[in-house]
Amino acid sequence: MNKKEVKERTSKLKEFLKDWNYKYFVLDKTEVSEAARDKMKRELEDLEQEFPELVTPDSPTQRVGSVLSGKFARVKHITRKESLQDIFDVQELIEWEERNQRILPKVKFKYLCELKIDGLNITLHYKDGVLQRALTRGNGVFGENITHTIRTVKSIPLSLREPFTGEISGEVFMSKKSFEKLQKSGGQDFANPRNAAAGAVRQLDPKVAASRGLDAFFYTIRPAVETQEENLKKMKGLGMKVNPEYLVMNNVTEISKFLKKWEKNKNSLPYLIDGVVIKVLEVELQERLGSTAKAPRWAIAYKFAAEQTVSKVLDIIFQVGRTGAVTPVAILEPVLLDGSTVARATLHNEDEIARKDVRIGDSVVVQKAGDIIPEVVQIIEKLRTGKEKKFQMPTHCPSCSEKLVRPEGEVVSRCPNKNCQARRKERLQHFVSRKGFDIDTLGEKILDQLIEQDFISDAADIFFLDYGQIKSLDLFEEKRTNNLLGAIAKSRIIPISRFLFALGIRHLGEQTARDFSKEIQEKIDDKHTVDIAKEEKKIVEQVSLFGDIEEEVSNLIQYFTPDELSKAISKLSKEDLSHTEGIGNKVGESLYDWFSDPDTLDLIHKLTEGGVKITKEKFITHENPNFKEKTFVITGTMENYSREEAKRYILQGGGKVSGSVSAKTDAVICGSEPGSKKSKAEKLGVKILSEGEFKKMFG
DNA sequence: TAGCCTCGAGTTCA
DNA sequence: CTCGAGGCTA
Repeated sequence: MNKKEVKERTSKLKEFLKDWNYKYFVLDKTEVSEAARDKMKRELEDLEQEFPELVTPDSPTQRVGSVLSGKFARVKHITRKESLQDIFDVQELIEWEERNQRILPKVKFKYLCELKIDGLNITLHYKDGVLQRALTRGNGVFGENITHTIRTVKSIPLSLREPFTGEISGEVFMSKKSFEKLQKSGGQDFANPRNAAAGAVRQLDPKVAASRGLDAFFYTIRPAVETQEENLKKMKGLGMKVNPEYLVMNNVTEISKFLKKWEKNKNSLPYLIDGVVIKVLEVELQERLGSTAKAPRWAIAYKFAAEQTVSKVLDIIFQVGRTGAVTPVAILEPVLLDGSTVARATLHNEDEIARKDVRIGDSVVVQKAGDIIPEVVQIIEKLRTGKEKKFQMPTHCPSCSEKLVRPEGEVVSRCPNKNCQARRKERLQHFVSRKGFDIDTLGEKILDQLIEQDFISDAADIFFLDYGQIKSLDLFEEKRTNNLLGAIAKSRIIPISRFLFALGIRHLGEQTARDFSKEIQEKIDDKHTVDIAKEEKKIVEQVSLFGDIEEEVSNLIQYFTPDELSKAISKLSKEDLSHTEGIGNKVGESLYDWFSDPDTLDLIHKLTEGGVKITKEKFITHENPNFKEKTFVITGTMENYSREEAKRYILQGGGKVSGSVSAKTDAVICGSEPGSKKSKAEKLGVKILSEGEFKKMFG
């Protein structure tokens, strides 16, 4: 950046931060998360440090705490309420500890770690054990008098167990439960419990606050006693609520373990936390360390990796999917987000981009939907420079240049060219994927090479690959070649539903493929037999030069060929096809078209030649009355089963597994760290099963 | 035909 | 996880 750009950027950042502060503190609204704001603030601080001449007195970096809304009486704090310095990683923690050691070299420090509750900082004044008033932090010197609403918080004693006189500070918050209840009851829409709590506390009418189920934890008492631990115990003795998860630490290693533990487990708490506060344990040492102009030296706030952050759109590219769907994807300036580096995010489709008005060069708020998938939440208009480029949806396929079509009423543009390179590759990937032919060790990179070398051009070619061809690939030696050949050989015997799914027929997904398989397999004679034991022996012989061959046990299975399957399907009319459960006009037509296309019939024939053997499936193998004809939804992580395993057990027992919760769902099986599905189930009154309860259902 | 419910398809990173 | 669209039912 040149000087002019830096100047422009700092002024944009200032403007953004001021606007953010106003919305947050005055309007109780957060459009952009606090963590994202922090990132912007840091950037501004860094720029200001580098170019001190750009610091203006009204810069948001020059202000401590927040503005006052003016709705309530301003009251001066007895002691100044400083805000803590934020840190974001262990490195900064180490630096902090080193600084403490530098200032007081002879001291052996001990620390106390507390959870940083995501709520609203308040200070209470007690006189002879009686609550006099409650103040917000305000700007640190003056706070707002909110005694009338704070008195309604049940866990805040109006009179203490001892005649204490002094100040007690802590955090007012709304538990996750109360927040859910509030949302369910409708009314005003709050983005998160923090905002809802802030809104409640700053009501003029105390009844509203009383109805919101607020709670509070306290962590500071003045006058203080000898250590922070004693302070907490003293407050407890007075009848104040103190968060029980605090621990005394001897060194940075211990502290960082504590941080990691809570970063991982924060969701298991019934209230929100956004970090951990680390304090020097002994009050005497706290005083000796003192404060800088901005914050105390003896305490810092470690903030968890943001779930929302700010990044920049470097480019918008277009991907072509298996069905020809063209999807815009934002290429982002890599940012650390919730534990991983994010560099791209889907923009779904044209309409979506238009709605959010995302342009190349824009600063955007990014978050993870469902803990994994990055998503652009919104753009930050305040940071626009005017140089951003509007994106253009391509009119032609980025891979094969065919003209794209977007049927009326639909949102996606598609490349109609069946032979499009990009589509071909996606189709192959789908074919070999786990839910399809499940060919082990055959991933994207190898497929790329096979296509590149012209060894394969369609799925059936995979079954004609020979040792020499595979061995000639990059990085392939004997071992890898044998593994891949073995995986291909094994995959030749495949259950009907996975075979149909692998073909990639439009609208025929996993579930519908199963439904259809149930019907169609009745109409086919599985007259051929193959001895699996012998087949396996052949694979071993083919693959391994030394493989010891086990004693022969014959294991006959029956099968039919792709040709026979396609013949059976071709006999049916569109109407016949549409009669199957779960298959209507659209899917019926799609199936009909697929099986009357000469090109695909060629493929089917090639698969037969390639030795593909289809087996019938028994869909319910272990009938279980607990599962039969019931619909389940699985969420979270279980200790003893993967989601796929659990699903298989339910299907085999005669049940169904669906992806979303509705009133028709019989039960939601809930592992640790469940997603939004659990709350939805609670809302709808659907039964929730723990892993243990699920296990019991097997009998 | 409307309104649910369910399914398919696309997406990211370690 | 989300979105959109297909299927089913009242």
